[in-house]
Amino acid sequence: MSQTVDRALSILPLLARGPASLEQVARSLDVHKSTALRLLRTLREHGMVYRQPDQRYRLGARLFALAQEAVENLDVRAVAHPHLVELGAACGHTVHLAVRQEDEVVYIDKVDSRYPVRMYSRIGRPVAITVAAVAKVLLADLPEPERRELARRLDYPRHTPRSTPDATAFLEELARVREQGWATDLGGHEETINCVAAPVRGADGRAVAALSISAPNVVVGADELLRLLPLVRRTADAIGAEYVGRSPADRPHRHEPSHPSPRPSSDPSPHPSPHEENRT
Amino acid sequence: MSQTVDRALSILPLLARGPASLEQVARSLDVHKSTALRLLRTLREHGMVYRQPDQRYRLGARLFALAQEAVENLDVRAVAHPHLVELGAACGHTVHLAVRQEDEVVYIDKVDSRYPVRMYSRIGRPVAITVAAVAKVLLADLPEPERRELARRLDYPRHTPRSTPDATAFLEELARVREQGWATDLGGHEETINCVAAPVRGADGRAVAALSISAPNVVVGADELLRLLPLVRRTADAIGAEYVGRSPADRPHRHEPSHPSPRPSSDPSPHPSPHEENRT
DNA sequence: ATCCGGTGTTGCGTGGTGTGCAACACGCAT
DNA sequence: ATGCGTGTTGCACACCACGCAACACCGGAT
Repeated sequence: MSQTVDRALSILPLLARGPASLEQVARSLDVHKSTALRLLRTLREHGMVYRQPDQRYRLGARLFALAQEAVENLDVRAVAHPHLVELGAACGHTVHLAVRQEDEVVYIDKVDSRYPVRMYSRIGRPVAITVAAVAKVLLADLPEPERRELARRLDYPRHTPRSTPDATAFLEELARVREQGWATDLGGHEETINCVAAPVRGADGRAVAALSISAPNVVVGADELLRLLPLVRRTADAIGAEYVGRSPADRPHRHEPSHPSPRPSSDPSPHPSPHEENRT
Repeated sequence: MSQTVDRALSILPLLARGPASLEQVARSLDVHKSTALRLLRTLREHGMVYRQPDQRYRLGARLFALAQEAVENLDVRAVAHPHLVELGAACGHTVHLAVRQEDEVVYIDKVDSRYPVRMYSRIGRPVAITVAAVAKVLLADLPEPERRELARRLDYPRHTPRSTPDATAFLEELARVREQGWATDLGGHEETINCVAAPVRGADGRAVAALSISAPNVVVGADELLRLLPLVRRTADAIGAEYVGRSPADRPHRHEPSHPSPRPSSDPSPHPSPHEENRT
């Protein structure tokens, strides 16, 4: 909608693949060098890109900082984290927490299995939306038309032979998931990895996040993993309960805890009624 | 430099602190609602922001993905990571890897101590540049004028009584660090935390990254931490060696190691570093 | 030393484009 | 109903981002 901003933002994915020189950028955007220069300069002023000693451009530090800060401020994540740790300690496998944003599902927290793994893993990365257990859980309780519409838009890459092949199969799977209240991914993304996921439900009963545990086939078989399902669901429910209980700081004008007034009759608090969520 | 982009980018830090409505954004930028709307729309098209069900805006998934990808593409990080893990396993403390970008120093990798710690920690966050050991190491071998210039620009917050108080003290400290080839932070950031850091040197002998270990005072005293210094330096050197070893196609015009040309006299390479140090 | 191709940088006039305005649409509370 | 506070749309103006051309700089080749 805004040409200038549009161009500027197009630079970022470009640089994500690796450093690029001014002219490479200009050619990629199909604009004049001077234009690219100006865009890069403003990006640089905001710390979004960084100029290497060899004059080529890279993504900048501020970008990390932003992502960092945002992830930390995701309120679900805050209340969920202790539960993830607990769950991880209990079962020993990798635990993930994911949310949906537009047409993507991203991991926003993770606890590694006890085996040594590189960190970062894929926090912030979009997950394989058509196969991941967390994605199924989150998409399953979209309103019907949206679900259908979304399923149509998606691609269905065949990560493995067991990947969801097409929209029809996906919608069927989502219906099943919606029905049963949990989801699995049995080798649909990585041949040897199984996952089981359950929804974290917000105040209105909708899934605000999804919780999953993943384990390689060789460690625990699919059936054995399913035996952990109750634990996963219980944890997810606990998170949900805590989340709706005290929705955090997001509500600017709310009665102070130190408020001495007894507030005799019209006490609004006991039932945090549905759809109370985000008020401003 | 570019007003539109400038405004658009200013929105991001705003949203990093938490969700905001259209009008809040407009007021913060001091622009008309419609303008803010257009900016937000283009940001949204690029996945940089995300519109919550309640119509407020948040930072979007693409931003996380970008930050993620960027961090993973930092070539130093790739070769360094195994070494970090090893070092972490050897000493049991928290290990950090940091690089400098413009006027900031950011952690790009981390291995937690064996105590349970929240992940993410501060990867991607700018460090306290005037006190952190890694920052000292990285800034210490900037060329003299730049160092002085940078020191002048910085703020000197008093995190603790032991924080670097001002530019003069900082420059002295940097000189000392440059001399000895390593740095410490003894309670300069958090009263109870000590760090020791060493530079990872690239092909030209300049520090391309900094490696550090941190531990709370109560676990190991400062003197005891210093006893680990040789290990840190050795690890940092090992990373540097491996890094320059296989230059990752990232260096377009620099002497190949397999260069057949004898280049008889004016060979620039033999002295990589101005300060030779006893390597172990 | 001189040229040359390639790259980054600067200043400038023009027109596209981003801007603020005003009017509208919607939800919510009074 | 009425008002208020939002988010949204269309439009005319002027500003600002655009491409151009000329310059500055570097390395390599002649």
